[in-house]
Amino acid sequence: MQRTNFGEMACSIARTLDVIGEPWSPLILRDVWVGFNRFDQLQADLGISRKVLTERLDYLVERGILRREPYDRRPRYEYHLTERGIELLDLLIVMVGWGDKWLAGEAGPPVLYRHHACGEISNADLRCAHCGQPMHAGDVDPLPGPGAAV
Amino acid sequence: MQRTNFGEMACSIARTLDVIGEPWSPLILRDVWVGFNRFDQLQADLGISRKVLTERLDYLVERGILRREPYDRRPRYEYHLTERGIELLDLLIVMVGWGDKWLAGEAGPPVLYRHHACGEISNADLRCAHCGQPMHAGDVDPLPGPGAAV
DNA sequence: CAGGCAGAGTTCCTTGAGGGAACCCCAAAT
DNA sequence: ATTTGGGGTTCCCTCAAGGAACTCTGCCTG
Repeated sequence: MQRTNFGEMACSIARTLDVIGEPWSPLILRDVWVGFNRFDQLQADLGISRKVLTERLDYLVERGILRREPYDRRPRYEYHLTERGIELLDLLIVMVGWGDKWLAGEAGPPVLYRHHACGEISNADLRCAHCGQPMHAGDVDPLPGPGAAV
Repeated sequence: MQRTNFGEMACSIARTLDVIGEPWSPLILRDVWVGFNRFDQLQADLGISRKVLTERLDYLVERGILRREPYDRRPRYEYHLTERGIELLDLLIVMVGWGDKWLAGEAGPPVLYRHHACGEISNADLRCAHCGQPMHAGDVDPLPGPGAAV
């Protein structure tokens, strides 16, 4: 497909897409998160082609999102989230929130999340890490940062 | 490429990917957000093929993320975010946060965000919409929802 | 009125990524 | 010695992304 390389762009959105923007990658993360850690489990659950799954896993390991760990004396491996990978799950949580709100339709959300701290079924909201007030696109002004393009 | 259809899956992540998971779509949203509203502006800024840009814009309009508005008596159009689209920007904000943290390198983030409420340069954090405490992947238990697959 | 121009696509060709099925390799278990 | 099963490879086919050229429409200028 001769895809444009997003990783080179001076944009954190493009760079993040370079890591998990390919088809299937976020779903692979989701599956690893909920406990599908082995190749055949992932392949069966996702219905992804084995070839593409191999490519994606290798790439995610290379980018430090997943760790590949042997779990047997035979050459058997499990994939686990690294710290980077765990922090990427925030992205999935926000996707869930949006999908639940706008795409779930009559049937309602397929999965609900109970928050440990309060015990309630809830969704995530974006708050300013500094003051704790809501922080959405309309609540911020973008300005050039140190790594801005010349 | 004969891509698998994510929209049919009983998963809000997959459904959201069906809407903005294709290459370029998040970057188009970003550009429309920051004020590139016209075809040629988008094409020039992104360096995307005109053909693909046409397809993406049509698709995003069809899915209710963008609105197409004439701005002239001639057939000239601008693309603007709908409410759905604006709420999708949360996703971009989280991508920015992750990319800034893990991919910006020595140079630092290319763009910074000043939060209106407190005036500080900050990042977004995920909080429980119910109790306001942090809500990351490790802070929740998933359970089947009403729209769960059979 | 002819010609030019600019925005917004459309057409066409080439390349290469995703899908799918079959095949392979290795180490245990029988 | 053969089977089994996890974890990939290989091969072929289709279709999507890139890229450049082309089109269409209505204003603008001479």
